[in-house]
Amino acid sequence: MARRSDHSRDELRAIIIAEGHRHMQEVGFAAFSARKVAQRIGYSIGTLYNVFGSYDGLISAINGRTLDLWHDYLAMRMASVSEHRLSAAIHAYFEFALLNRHSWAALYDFRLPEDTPPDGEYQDKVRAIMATVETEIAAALPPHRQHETAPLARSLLATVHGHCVFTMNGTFRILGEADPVAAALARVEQAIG
Amino acid sequence: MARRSDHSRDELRAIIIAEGHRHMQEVGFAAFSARKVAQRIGYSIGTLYNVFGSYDGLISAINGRTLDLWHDYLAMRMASVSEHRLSAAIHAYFEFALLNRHSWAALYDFRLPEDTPPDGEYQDKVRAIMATVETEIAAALPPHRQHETAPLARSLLATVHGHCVFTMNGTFRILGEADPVAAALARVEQAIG
DNA sequence: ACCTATTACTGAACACTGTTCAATTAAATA
DNA sequence: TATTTAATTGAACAGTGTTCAGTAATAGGT
Repeated sequence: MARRSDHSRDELRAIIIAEGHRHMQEVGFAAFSARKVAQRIGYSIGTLYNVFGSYDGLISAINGRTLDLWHDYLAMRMASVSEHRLSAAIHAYFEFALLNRHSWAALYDFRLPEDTPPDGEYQDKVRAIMATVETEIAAALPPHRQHETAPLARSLLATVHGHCVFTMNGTFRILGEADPVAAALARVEQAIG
Repeated sequence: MARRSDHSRDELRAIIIAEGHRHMQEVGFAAFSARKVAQRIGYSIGTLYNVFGSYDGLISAINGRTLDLWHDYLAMRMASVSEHRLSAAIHAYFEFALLNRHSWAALYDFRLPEDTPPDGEYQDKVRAIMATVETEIAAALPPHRQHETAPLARSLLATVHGHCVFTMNGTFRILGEADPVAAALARVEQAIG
């Protein structure tokens, strides 16, 4: 039995999220199990409920971790690029999804009850990724079009995301699309002008 | 107990798909239950497995039905429009998702095992929707760009889909996007020129 | 009309799931 | 040291997908 003082509340929270994230990445959302996560860290199932309140709370925390990692990955990739930054950003977007298939998919497989919006922390993480994209769009846009930045960045993120989704879920395989990244880049460059 | 001769094999298949589709639309993928479908049609759970072999087989059939309905909806909507056909097509795409939230979402929430591609019939249904879109893109493209039709139609379908996904899963709400359909239309018109 | 072979159908059994909560154990306080 | 407080447990519950021996109903042959 895990002792009360083995870990502080925050440590325990971090341990569960870390191991839960690993478990998600290994087995995917459909086969994910809170009990298995408890086993992996040597605590009982009840403890997970003490810390996260519910299954949804646990998954939200794990997905939040994925958003953090995604944001970090994008920032890291962009830090080492000077030319063709839009192309690099799109590649990084796809790369993260491919390198983290299951935890990336869990972001979209999981949905809170209809009337429950994600908590503020989660929303901030989504906006952090958006901000990274906005920076690139602003840098690519000529001065007289800077005012378009926010809406255009949202739309282009959705555009790239659509191509990424069709790549990951097999739709593009069915349709015979061989180079989805190039297609996404073409749409983005067309919009930037 | 349902009698052996109540329905032919094909009738039974159709009944299960119809009621399963209704159940999916009512409760969504996460709460979907094969047992409940069996109850709703007055057959036992075992019979569903006789007909569809597995849970995955049942869901695939239900999702196939959704693709058919989606295709029919697009065709129906496009049949009554002469001007602004691209705008109408995008609106129809979003409308179907909004009017059929749960069964539409199930199309993407459900995934076959990694190594199992969808059966040919399912793939044909996806291609049928693609063909509808291709027709519109071809009609909108000037003669000297007709050769781009197939890849461009794929990319624009992904573009519209991305905007639709962000609308349905709340991402656009977090990001403050008020008119996703207009954004998608802007991207499409930009690509058509 | 009866018997038999075939097949549609059932539902209990199994191993799992998320969730709850009384009981237990360890730490903190008096 | 005795008592209060809080963290941790895991059995219990209602549900899931899946299997398959058993049963009931039909079709075919005599």
